[in-house]
Amino acid sequence: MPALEPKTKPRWERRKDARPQELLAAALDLFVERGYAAARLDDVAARAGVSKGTLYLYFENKEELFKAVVRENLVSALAEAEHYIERSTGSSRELLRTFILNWWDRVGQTKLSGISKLMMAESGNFPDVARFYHEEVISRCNALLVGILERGIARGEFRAVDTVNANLVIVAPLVMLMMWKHSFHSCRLEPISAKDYLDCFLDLLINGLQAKAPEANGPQALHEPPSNHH
Amino acid sequence: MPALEPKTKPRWERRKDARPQELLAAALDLFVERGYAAARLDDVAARAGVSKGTLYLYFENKEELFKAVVRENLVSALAEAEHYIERSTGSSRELLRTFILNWWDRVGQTKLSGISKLMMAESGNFPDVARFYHEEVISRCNALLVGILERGIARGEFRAVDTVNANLVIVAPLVMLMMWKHSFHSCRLEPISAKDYLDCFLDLLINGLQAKAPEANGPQALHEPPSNHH
DNA sequence: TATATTGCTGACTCGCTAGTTAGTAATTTC
DNA sequence: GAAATTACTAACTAGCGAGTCAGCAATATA
Repeated sequence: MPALEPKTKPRWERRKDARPQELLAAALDLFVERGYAAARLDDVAARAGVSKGTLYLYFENKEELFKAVVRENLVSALAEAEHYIERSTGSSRELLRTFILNWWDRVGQTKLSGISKLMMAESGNFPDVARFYHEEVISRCNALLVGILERGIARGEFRAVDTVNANLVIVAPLVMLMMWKHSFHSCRLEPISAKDYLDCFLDLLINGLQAKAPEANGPQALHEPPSNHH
Repeated sequence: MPALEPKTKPRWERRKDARPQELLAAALDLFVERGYAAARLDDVAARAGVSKGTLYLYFENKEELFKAVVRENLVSALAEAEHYIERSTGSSRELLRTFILNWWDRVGQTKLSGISKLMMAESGNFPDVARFYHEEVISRCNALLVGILERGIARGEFRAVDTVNANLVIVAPLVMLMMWKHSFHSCRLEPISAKDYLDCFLDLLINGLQAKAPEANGPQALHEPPSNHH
């Protein structure tokens, strides 16, 4: 159909300012879809509407491109969470709950979950990327959660669990929920309902952490039922 | 020092019977070390002490080799577990605990954990392998755990949780423990203590599942199950 | 319009690995 | 021992993807 378009469209345009963001968006897509090793830079460039050569004008190599994607998306979100938690004042129970649900909204539910999955999957084959991600994301995220647990224990709201391991045990179902979204799609008949899964998890977790009422022997006087969800 | 060995050693030997096992062992090692895509068949052959051509005499291709590794190791272990659980008689609490600890001894602690990690990581890029693994391992494993939970609820030992999601929530920390063993080794200063982690997990879990009233009258009488909302 | 500048292209190199095969040497058979 | 069999090897093909670069065409400047 497009027989000839005399002046309308040049074969390509110069758009120096817009390219980096467009390339980062395309890179995020492809890293999430295929993983780090299997994502082809030709495809990233194509999805951003440029050639591979152009990609190399804006990013040194694959690794730097990936790091830029992580910084642009995860590191910034984490910084916000740190800020929020620092100035929270409510009960630790509620803080834990909103932290987890917020995390789900901002990361778990989005494409970004694919980055977490990717790093769990491929960190072994790319130690430099792994170190970067561990420093910039994982350790900061752990510090956040351990902080919440310590806060709850100090205030007598939570049992005195081993915070470091509890942190890991708590993070695990969240990370797994992200991973399942990106694994075995073709196999699972009906995808996991994140809402039900998180309800179930929070129910078990709050129950498990609950400070024992100073009971004589009586059956845990009143257990506040988990009905205060939504 | 081995100047010449006149008759002692032929350059290679015919060992038709031993090859398959040796190749499977080598393949397990390399799949675990590098992942599915990154494991090179040249290396598998070399570790088994043969050339790549020989590998292809015994296994059709990379995919079949991998399936054979899974069958040889995971599927057989799973069948045993099914057998054991079927004829168990003790409390569901103890059954759950021994199932988890046994799983750790037989799989989590061993190289086999690397296979689970690998599948979580790469199922998206190899749908055929994913389907195989899901059918032969994952769904059977899930059925096992859901069975234990249902047993516990039916006997009034556990709260009436949503078994399907609880299954996922419970499996998650176990799968993650396996994955951490194979991710970010170079980053983590001191590796996770599996014992402490599992203690912490089982503590939280048993607490979280615990039926509230010490069998007053009916198990469901006190606690409205939070399950039937969608 | 003419000239200079530079964002962009696309075809290239280079290295890597699944899978193939012609031939060789260890073993078996006679 | 010699001939027949076959487990095994080594060198090959084919194809893919990261990274490079000489040249071109879109814009800026005059």
